[in-house]
Amino acid sequence: MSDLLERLRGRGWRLTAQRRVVAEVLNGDHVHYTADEVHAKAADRLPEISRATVYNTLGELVSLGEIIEVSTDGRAKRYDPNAHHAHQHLVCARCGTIRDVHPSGDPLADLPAEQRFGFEVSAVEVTYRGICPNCASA
Amino acid sequence: MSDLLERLRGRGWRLTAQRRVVAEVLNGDHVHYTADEVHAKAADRLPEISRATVYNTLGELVSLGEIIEVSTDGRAKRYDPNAHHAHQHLVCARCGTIRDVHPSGDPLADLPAEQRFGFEVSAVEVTYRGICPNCASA
DNA sequence: TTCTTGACTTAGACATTATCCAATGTAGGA
DNA sequence: TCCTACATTGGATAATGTCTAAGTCAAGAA
Repeated sequence: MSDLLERLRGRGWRLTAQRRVVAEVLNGDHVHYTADEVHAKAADRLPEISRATVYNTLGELVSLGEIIEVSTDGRAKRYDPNAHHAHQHLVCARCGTIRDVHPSGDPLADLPAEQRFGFEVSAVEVTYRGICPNCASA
Repeated sequence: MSDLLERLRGRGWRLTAQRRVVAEVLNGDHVHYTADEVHAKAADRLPEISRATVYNTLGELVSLGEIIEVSTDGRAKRYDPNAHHAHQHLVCARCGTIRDVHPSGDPLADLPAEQRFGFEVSAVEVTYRGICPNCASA
């Protein structure tokens, strides 16, 4: 994660305690927190951090391509730090749990030119939906 | 669209003026309105219709599988009446325009069993993102 | 036709998520 | 160390969606 902080400093980021804490919270695989969860976890370490700062920092990290914004349920957006490895999401329709998955094939290649209607297509998101083992057995 | 109203009546739906108007607003191809847009258009014909009723009716239509809920931007959900033909979405990252598209291949088949982590996978959504011709030339 | 009843609708309060803004604080270069 | 542009704060505000209590009405029954 200090990698990330170094990269950010290289891009002219001013390194503040708040930004450091937000970046630390997002460290790890299979992390998909909402902005509010990030704020709560950040506040454990830095109690006076404000929600606005968390939103600002998340927005900047998204712009810089360091994290990905995921809205799987039409409720709060979630933030996925695993931005440097192409992957898709598998979401439990009941409890909202998200798993990163790696389908075979390239979905972008599945959209033929005549189905692009003149768009410059640059990205594709695939969201699989189902019931997770936990919820299925409950 | 009277097809739809007949189907709904067959399912025990009480047919009210409000529900009729909402169903009419959603008639057509490539329609992707937000709940608020549906409410505004419905209110053109039936000025006293309330937002709660629009939300209720949209929710029921989704449960019945007559329309699909799409959240492409983390803001308002949009409602797609084209529920009986499998299709995916192509979204302009700048202006938010949505087009229905039909990729080749079956994305569900691209998720191997060992990538399903015990989930019962029942659906997949694919969202292509890019810049539409309009925004590209602006 | 008229009656009855439970499903439907309404207005507005409330909840959740996100953004804006003016005042204040501070990281990092000079 | 000092400056200053950039960052942070908290509170107001916006956008979207949900809930509730009271009134209304569609459609079957008589």
